[in-house]
Amino acid sequence: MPELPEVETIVRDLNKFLLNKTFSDVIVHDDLVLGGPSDEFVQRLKGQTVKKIFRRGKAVAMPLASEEFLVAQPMMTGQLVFNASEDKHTRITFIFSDGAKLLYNDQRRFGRLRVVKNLNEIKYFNILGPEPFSKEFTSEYVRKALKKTARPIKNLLLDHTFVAGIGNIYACEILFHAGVSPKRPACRVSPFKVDVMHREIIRVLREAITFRGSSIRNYRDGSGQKGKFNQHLAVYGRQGLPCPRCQSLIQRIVQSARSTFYCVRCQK
DNA sequence: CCTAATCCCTGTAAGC
DNA sequence: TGCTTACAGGGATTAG
Repeated sequence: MPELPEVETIVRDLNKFLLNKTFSDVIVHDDLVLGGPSDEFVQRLKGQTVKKIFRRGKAVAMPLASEEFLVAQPMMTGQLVFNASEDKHTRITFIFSDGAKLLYNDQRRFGRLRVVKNLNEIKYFNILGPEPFSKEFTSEYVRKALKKTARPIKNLLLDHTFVAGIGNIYACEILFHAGVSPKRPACRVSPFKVDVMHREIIRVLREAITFRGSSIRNYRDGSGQKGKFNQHLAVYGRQGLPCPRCQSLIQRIVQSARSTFYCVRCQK
């Protein structure tokens, strides 16, 4: 469930906790989240120092002194928590030379951790579209991308080759604040609404980051705390409740096997 | 090529 | 009460 704002929050937390710490041991409780041999994973980390932590899309990358990268994709239920107690969902325990610990918890085990020489060894990094906060992500880029397809605009927002980091929660929220129906074919979004959407993508994600993300179910930040953006969600998870703008009831529909929440009256 | 559907997983909640 | 079923939805893969 972590989307861009949640992963960004985790990354900012870890930059406070992990910088220049050295892995002294790595305990693999469940090698499914590695997708490869655990011996090699552990050996490539032991003795390595964390130089930095950054985010790309919904992935966390940690450059190491060896010039390799530890990459984590938390996917649905992955958590990277610092100095917490292990539980039955702890899949990896990272122990640092100063005694600090980092846990990778993942209830559903969809997440993946890898050590790579280059980020382009991971397919996700190669196909990912621009970051919403980057200078490449312009209104013109959005206009050209939308013009190319008749797919529902909601599906395009979820397409990480179009823009990195947006998931189901923020796709719904962005469309509400832009006043655009999730069902509208992308090529039929007016030039005016393209500008509004471009602006709202950036604004909604930034606002969610200031509230440290949304905790619908499993999301926790780097300290194991919940996000506080939930109470600011206008439509996500609110079917049958009144629209904050017009009071008519929020609808839930299914698009590409995912729930979409929207206000039929405010979103055209 | 493009897009939608399916799969991978587990825990919670709703329904009978 | 206890069992079954639906649902959560990121991203790779498969199907159409």
